[in-house]
Amino acid sequence: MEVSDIINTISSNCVKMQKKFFPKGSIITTYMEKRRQICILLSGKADLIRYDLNGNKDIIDNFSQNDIFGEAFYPVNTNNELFVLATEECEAFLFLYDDIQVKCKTNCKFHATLVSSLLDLILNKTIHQNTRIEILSKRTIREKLLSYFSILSKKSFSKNITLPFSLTTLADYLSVDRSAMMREIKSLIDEGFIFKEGNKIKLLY
Amino acid sequence: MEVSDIINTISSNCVKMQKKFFPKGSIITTYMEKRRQICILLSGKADLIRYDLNGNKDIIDNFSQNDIFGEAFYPVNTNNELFVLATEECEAFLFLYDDIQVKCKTNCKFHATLVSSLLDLILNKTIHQNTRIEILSKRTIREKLLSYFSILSKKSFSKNITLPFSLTTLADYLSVDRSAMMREIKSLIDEGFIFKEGNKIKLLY
DNA sequence: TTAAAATTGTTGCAAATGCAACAGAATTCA
DNA sequence: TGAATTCTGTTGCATTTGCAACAATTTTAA
Repeated sequence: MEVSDIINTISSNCVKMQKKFFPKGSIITTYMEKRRQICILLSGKADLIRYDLNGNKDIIDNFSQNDIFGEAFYPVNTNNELFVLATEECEAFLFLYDDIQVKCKTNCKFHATLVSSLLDLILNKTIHQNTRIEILSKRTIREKLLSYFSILSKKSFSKNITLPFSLTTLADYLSVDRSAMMREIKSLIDEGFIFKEGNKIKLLY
Repeated sequence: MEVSDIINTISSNCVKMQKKFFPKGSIITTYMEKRRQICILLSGKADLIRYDLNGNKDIIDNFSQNDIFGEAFYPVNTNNELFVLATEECEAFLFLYDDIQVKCKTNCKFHATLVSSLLDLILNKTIHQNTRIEILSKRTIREKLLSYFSILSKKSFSKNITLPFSLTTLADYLSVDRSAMMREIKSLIDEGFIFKEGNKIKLLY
């Protein structure tokens, strides 16, 4: 059973859930207003954004299908102006964590299935987070790039990989300066470690 | 109900679980051997360790009470020599993710409670991971230190914080060179941002 | 209690990185 | 289609960082 089916079924019974559409450019949720909320993205893409003190836009995370997010996943006392912006048209489920933790009186099968599905989704989330942490833990841009490429390569069982996002976004993901990253990519090419054409990269090692 | 109670109760019924003691220095689990495993640390402390190609010991993560870990949380195809070492005497629950995902035939209440508890524990885990990612995303050592201090400060509702681990371990956690971090701490002191005495730090801003 | 091990603190130096600034290519959107 | 916006690619320069190496202090374990 798909996540969306489960949630469609349970919605009316015991947990307050909303399935909503969000046009491109609209705000799906804000972490300071919606406490303890969980969102599941059913389709589309979205970014988790913060504006820092200087008004710079920081993209902290980005979400696609079946990703799960919300204030419930953030450290208590989120007093940051965090919000999730739909970068494409999105469809999402929104509900409160506390609502699903409460034991339902009718002991409905779907409630249990929902919790179990959530466990599955969150497990996926922590796997992605572990990957991200592993990459960010690398000390140099070169190491970050190579471990990122290596992960993409393992996922696709191939030395030929396609970057899933722009180089600008990649620099954000690796949390390094874009121009410094470009310089490092150039070095990797010059030294014969990789071959690059557009957003396609071939690992030569 | 405590996690340990739940698991004690469920153990005999429908999910194969082991509660084990581990003396200091022993290995709790290895990710390459025990696939799809989940461990819950009931007491003690442990480190997630990898030996890199040069034989250097990398501490990737560290766990304490109620932390949850195991190969199930790692990217598929973990071909890394990852293992969890008890740095103190530990008590832990070990089981397979697949076992708890299977619907139990007796539809036992405890099975449902277990899944719900796991959800809770994992939620906590992702919150910690988000914190870590946020810190690692900072570009400079200074920013990493300050955001780490700020998080500790918020947690304890005080400008006076106590580092929960050694400076050497802190450098690992922030993923920076220890000597460079010491230098930066010294600058922060000299510039009047912080006051430091042993592992106690007072934020002066 | 003493030796061994780990942690803290410090420094010079080379290398890596971020920053700023710019031009050209590609993409988006009205 | 044409203008505006975003993305890619590049470079010089100042700053930050990692690395190596060492001494002093503290902690651990025999």
